[in-house]
Amino acid sequence: MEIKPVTLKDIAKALGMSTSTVSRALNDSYEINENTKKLVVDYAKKVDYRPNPIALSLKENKSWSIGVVVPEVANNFFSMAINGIEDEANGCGYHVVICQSHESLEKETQNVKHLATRQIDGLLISLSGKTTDIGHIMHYSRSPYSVVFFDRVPEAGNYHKVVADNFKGAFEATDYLIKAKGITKIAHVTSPPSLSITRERLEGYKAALEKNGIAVDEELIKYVGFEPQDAYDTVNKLIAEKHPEAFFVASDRLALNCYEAFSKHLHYSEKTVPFVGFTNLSVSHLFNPKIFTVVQPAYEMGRNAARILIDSIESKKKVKEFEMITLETKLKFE
Amino acid sequence: MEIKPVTLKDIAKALGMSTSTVSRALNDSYEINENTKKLVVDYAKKVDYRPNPIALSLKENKSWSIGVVVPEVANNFFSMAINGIEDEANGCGYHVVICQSHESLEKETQNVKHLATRQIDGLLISLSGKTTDIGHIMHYSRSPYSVVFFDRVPEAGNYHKVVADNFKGAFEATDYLIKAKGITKIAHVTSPPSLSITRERLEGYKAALEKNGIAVDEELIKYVGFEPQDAYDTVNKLIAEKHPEAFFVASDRLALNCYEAFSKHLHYSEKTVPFVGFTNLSVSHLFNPKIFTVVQPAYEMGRNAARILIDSIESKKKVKEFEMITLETKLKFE
DNA sequence: TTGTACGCGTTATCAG
DNA sequence: CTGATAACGCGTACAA
Repeated sequence: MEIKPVTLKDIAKALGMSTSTVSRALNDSYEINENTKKLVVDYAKKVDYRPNPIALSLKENKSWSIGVVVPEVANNFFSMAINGIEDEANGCGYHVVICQSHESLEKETQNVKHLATRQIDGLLISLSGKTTDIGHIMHYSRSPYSVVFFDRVPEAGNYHKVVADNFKGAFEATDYLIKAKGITKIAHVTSPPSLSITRERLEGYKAALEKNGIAVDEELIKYVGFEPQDAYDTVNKLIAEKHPEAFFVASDRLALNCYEAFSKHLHYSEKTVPFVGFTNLSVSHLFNPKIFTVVQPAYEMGRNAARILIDSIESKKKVKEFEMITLETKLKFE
Repeated sequence: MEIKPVTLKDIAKALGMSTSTVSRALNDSYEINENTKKLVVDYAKKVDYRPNPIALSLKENKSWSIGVVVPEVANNFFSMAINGIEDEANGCGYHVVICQSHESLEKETQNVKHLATRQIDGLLISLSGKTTDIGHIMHYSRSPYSVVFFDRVPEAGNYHKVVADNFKGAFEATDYLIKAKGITKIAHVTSPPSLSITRERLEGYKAALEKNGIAVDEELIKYVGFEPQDAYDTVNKLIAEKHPEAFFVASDRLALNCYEAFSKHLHYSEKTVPFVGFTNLSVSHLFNPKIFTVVQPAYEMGRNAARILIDSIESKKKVKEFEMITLETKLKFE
């Protein structure tokens, strides 16, 4: 039952010609007799010949694969982004190798090194919550152009980046809470300050407060890690000490973690506290108490990031530029 | 900035010896002088030499990669299973190529063929909702032993399989509804009848009814596809026509789809209707009205499937046997 | 129009 | 102990 793949050599032997003739015929070379060509092509199809991509990779020094490093897969934002990445990549003949950093810098470094060793042609990465500098990433990349950061990107430096308009999304959500709901005491539970998304969303939140003449209360702003317990404790403490009228939580994972604690305080939350998440939770609209969400274009971010990477890999021109795409978020009410 | 990886040849040239010596030194061959060995190893570390896996693959006819085909990634059950697969595979030096069938037989066939072309060493697959026969899968596998089915497995035939104890899980859930809640009119919304999980869960459901002396009402059993609209319509129709006291919904995706419709009938559901899902939704406990769930050991299923596959790939013995693992589900109450 | 020879990076075999 | 050579599958410059 063991199947040995058909090689060029097999075909050549069967048809009594040389491997190069077969190779050229299959690549539709202009310098091959039409009859020979047809003969070869038909036979190849008959025996289901498929070129060995490993041999090609070795020859061309190109693996036709791109690496993806995300904090976790079991997360709606990232799995939707991966959808986009796969669609674009597969459409262009690439396959995708996915690694998870589990929010650890060490794991992330291992992943990047592992992928580099696997000869990936390019890298798509969303930084871990512990990452503050990207030396370990650039060190293992073929060139600065063969890396595209998405969502969680480095603040400084010129690189390919695909992000959501985090400032605007946060601004709109906060502004809505104030204007439409008349709420002024809004807690902001957000990711570690090292992440770009954290700062941008925080700025949006602050800008909306200021625009509406509300003083920023630093005690309402909490940075938490991605461990469930962190968010749980923080929410409980906030409720006990600051009695916020609303929560603005700044990511998928965080929203999940917070909500757990939050749902323990139903008597409190059912009355007035709206819960706003910067999330792609597919189920957010099913929660009770209701939350509304700043939805990120996760699929599009993945798709765009992959496109930029592949363009960059395949671009022959020497002078390249870094691309930077900012996609709009969408406020989703219940 | 373009980095060219260091090769054996580079090291050989730099150290003034032959590539074979360098190769043997790095592979700790017994027939190499300790001094030479140390010299080579130190230098290799200094220049960060990493063997080119593509060259190795070509030589060994082994890609050190395994393929995974799942219906979708943005699904908690599958993303958790992928976690398990990656952990096991990476631990054994393999990397994982993930493809999504999107519940389409055609896509699934393409995926399997694509993976075969990429020279994967083995395949892990959970069948699409449209798959009724696995000819297309076995056709492209190296051997029947290099395929492991998990969760959604073929009914007939001898193959490696990793499944949950679907019968028992469904039985326990149904039995609980009857015994603890005193409910007798339980609707069962389930996946297409072509899937193994569908039949097993249905059997469990029926067995529990029968054991408790309740007649099976076939009109309470609905097979639906994975399109959101299917479930939505089905739930509405069931509520209008049959007034079930409880819903037992048989998968992650289905539960999500049903719940949408379900939450529109809050006046109805808040009173009495419990909702039981065969799911791994990380958020199920946050829903309101509450549901309880038959939780599958998704991570463990992935991990076990990968282990069996790798064992099988690496096993040298000629006589092999098919492994079949059944893991326990867990009833999770609120 | 077709065949021969080489190289991609590595290891195994055979000489020395 | 170490070096030269073949082989894995493919494409292509060079020869015929």
